[in-house]
Amino acid sequence: MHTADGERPPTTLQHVAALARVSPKTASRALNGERYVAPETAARVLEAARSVGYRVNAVARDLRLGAAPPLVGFVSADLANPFYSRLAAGVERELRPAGLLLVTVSSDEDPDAERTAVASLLDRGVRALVVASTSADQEHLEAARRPGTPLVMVDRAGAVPGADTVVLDNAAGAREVTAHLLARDAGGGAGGDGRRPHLAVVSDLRRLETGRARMEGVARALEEAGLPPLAAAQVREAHDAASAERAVAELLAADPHPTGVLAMNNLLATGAVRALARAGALGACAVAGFDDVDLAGLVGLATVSYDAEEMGREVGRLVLARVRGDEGPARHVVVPTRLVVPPEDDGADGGADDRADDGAPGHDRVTSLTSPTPRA
Amino acid sequence: MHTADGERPPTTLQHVAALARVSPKTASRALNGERYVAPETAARVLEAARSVGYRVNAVARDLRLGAAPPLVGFVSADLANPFYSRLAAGVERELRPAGLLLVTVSSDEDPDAERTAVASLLDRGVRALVVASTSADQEHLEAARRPGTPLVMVDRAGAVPGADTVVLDNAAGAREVTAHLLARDAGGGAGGDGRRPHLAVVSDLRRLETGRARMEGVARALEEAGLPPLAAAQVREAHDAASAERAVAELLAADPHPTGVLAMNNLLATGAVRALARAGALGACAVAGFDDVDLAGLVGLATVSYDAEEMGREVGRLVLARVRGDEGPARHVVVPTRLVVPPEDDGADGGADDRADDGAPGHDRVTSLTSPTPRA
DNA sequence: CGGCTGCGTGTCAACGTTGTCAGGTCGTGA
DNA sequence: TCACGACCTGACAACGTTGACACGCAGCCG
Repeated sequence: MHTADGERPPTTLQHVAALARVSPKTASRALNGERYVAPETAARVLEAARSVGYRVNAVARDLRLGAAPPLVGFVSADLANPFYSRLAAGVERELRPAGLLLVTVSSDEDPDAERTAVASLLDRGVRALVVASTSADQEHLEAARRPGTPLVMVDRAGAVPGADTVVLDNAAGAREVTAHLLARDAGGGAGGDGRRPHLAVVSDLRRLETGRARMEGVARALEEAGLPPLAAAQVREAHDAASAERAVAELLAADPHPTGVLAMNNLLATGAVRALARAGALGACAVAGFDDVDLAGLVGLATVSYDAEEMGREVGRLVLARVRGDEGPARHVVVPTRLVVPPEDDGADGGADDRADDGAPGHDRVTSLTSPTPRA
Repeated sequence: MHTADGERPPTTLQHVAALARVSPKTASRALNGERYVAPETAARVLEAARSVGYRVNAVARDLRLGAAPPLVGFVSADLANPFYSRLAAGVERELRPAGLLLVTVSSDEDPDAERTAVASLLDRGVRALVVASTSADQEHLEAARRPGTPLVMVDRAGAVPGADTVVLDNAAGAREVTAHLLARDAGGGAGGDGRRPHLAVVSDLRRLETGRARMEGVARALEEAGLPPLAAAQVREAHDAASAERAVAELLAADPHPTGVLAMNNLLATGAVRALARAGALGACAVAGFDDVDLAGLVGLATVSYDAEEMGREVGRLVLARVRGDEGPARHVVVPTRLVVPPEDDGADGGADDRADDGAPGHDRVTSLTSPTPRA
């Protein structure tokens, strides 16, 4: 026999008021610290509230006041991906001081789930919506622009008319890292012996927009180096470390041995490094990747790095401005990337430090953001 | 001149009803697909709703129905920390199919922020609360147990009476990895030359409960190996990769050279490896850490690994059960750890695979959970 | 033909809260 | 004494929605 604890109905202002022998309105006044409540009455109300463990129903209050709940929706493909979670952490850090709560939903790369999530968040009256879209449909346009809910597209800009966007400078990063790999081969670097540079690329399956931009950056670097564009045999697609490892193993066996391997994201880079290590080619073949990877510097992995958390903060600031009534034209922020070259491998780049493998969230990374903000 | 877009008041059921020339109730019926609505009327209502972009106010509906909003709060120290974000991702994955939304708040290790966050979530009527506590106070007890809101403490159990807990088996993991380091030294491993094993430990500053459990595991392993307990000079505290690197550099310079370095979390492990690499002792001195680290296997880092996302799913399942009315006694789940030894370094352990450095979220990791669930 | 059932619709109230307004009781200055 | 202000309190309505209930109209059966 347990203590009949079952369904305790939440205590309301009514209960507190009855207990304190005042009207609900007076109880409300006392609890909100308004003026014109007799000290003794206030004390009685507060004591009554304490004794029954009263908590205001913020939802009902918001409804009465016509205020939207202090929620901001964040929809990403997968929160377990460090990129998205750092992004979310950055957003949340900016929002929290303003009393806004971040509601995170993962779509698991499923456009339908994304649509459902967006609809659900919108129905709950979120103040703003941040979407790292899996499928840049028009659904978000029709759904989100309608009620005047600010929409910020992050990582993938999509094509929603009124939406703000915050994206990485993928093309520039890819171009830079590609140029680095090429220069390293051509020059007298650790593995470069004057052979004609020959790249192998492992690209991502999904995130089409970012992937495309990165491949364009690669193409541009090749063109600028006077080299022919990538042949189909030089590129493999993969979606995780294991498949990347297999892909790179195959690429390494190709006839003109690759002199450099470029992996287009952190998972793929890990797989690529493993494949190289297994083939005993870690020193002989240059390797570079996107995103931060733990211990990258120690295994000679160059990375196109960036501050995902700062990117999230930028998103958060944008959201705050919109929530506070900024009705200006859509803003489009491009976050720069930074090439981080391992210490013993600075053939082309000079001032890169060795902090690419810092496992910390990266609070202190200095990343100047290109923010075309008209005023303030 | 822009299109007078300013403060659009949200369209309500009233507007739709007026437009369709029916009562709000009939509009409600049509939109909810109830029976007993004339097809022609329903069509008129739907068309009206579409034309003004009507979205139901889910908050008002919940209030009317007396239902708590489908929100679950998740309070952690820092979502940018991969551990917490994977945890959150796991929780969210279990919750989403049930239509529950996860509200994530970071406390930034600040007990006050944590208290504020918990209060705020409670006021919003979250269905359940998941807390990776920074300060295991009694606040949560008084605040959260009161309204019958289920509370799940994760990572740090704390001391809240009715709360469910999900924690790692820190002591066992630490004991296992310590035994591994000791055996490696004593045996004929790569770096072991029969010297008396001498450990250096970098421990975490905060997360007292987990840290203490881990240190206890270390102590037990030493005792079982017939070795003296750790001396003060063998232990340093650090809180990030950089400070860990400095700490390990100092430890390495000590008189009886350490034969093994043990770092108590992922950040510290990264710093430790860097320090060893810088000292050229990567091969000579065994190194081990907690948590998953990218590319750990390639640099000879053994890790006490576990599946944070699966841990989160366990939390999610617990939350679901509670939300669905499970009033049983508090459950306490202990998640096992797994020692992952790099390929070339399996002196003591046999069947460990080499996937410790898999950057993927770890969907496919098989981790049997010790779940003392009475029924189902 | 009276009663009954199935259908389609509307009125009313309520979820928990707070703004508005209307009292009421003092004390004070004219 | 009266009016006026400051203080304290309560009744009422409303936020947007939907359950409960009632009404009206067919058609059907006895």
